[in-house]
Amino acid sequence: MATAASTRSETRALDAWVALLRAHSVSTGMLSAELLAEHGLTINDYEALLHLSRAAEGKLRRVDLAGRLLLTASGITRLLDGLEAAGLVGKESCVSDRRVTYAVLTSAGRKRLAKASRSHIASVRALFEERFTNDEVAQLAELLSLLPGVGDADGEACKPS
Amino acid sequence: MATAASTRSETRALDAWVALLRAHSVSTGMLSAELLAEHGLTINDYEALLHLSRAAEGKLRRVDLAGRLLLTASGITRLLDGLEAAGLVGKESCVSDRRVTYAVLTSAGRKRLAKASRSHIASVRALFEERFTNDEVAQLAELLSLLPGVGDADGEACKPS
DNA sequence: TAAGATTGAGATTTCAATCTTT
DNA sequence: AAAGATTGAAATCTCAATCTTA
Repeated sequence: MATAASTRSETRALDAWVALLRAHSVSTGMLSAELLAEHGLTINDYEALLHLSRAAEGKLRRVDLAGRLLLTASGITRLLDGLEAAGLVGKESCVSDRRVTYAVLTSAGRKRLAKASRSHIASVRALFEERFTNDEVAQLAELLSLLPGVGDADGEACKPS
Repeated sequence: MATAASTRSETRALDAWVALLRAHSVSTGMLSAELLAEHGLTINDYEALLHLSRAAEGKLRRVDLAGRLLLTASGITRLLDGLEAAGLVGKESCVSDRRVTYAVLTSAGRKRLAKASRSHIASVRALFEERFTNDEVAQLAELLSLLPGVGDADGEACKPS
């Protein structure tokens, strides 16, 4: 039979795991419902626009965007299909390597992101600040970031012709 | 313009949110790939079997199981369809209220859960214990549990005829 | 009317296969 | 070969509609 100590430490890890699953499910449920109802964007739509808006010239290689959103190559194609159809993102090809395609934020995309950000950022802050002190939020972020993340190694930028 | 203080506290909440999204995505990716490859179960399959195994007589009303797994009524129907086809779960109806159906763990289901648990629990522990001290795991679990959870109010048990 | 369960249709995402370019 | 991008097929889940029972 397991000792009391090993049983306790086993349940601790399991408790953390279950808490992570539940917290993610309920939080994304709330935030994505709002984002979708008020701005017609999924969380991944929003995150894609956000990453593009922070990149130089508002553009990113599709494969690098996939890495940042934790999507596969085909996942990013399908996500961008929707954003392109909505006129929020455009396509651009690379002269120095014709395999790569860029996703480029359009001005409509930048406007939509700005508008959605006002309410979305407020909701994220509310979600955390209603329940945690500033120190606790920082602590939670730091602990979570120790879990397996993903390296953000972007490929080389496209050389001008 | 925002003050430095409000900007800092804004990014803290956002950092925590992004860390939660990434940690969940990568952790579930790893653990579900293993569970699926070695035991043919998704995370929700596993959690369903686990909840049933802990319930009295190994059975639970379908609607209560849905609540625990954070699935909709139709989601639980589809999940159980698969587990029933695999012979891991059976159906049982309630004599005192013929609207309700129970999901019942079969002995094959109990065996499969036991087998999967050996490696799955070890993986969950490894995931957390390789990166955190015992205190940190406990702290993470406690912080996460402050985020919006969900009440576990099960309905009444079925009266015998 | 409302609760529990199911079904059809649609959204999002992955995997495997394929095409082009390096 | 290997990398980037796309497509067809399949898995998982939600919403809206429906059926039965309370």
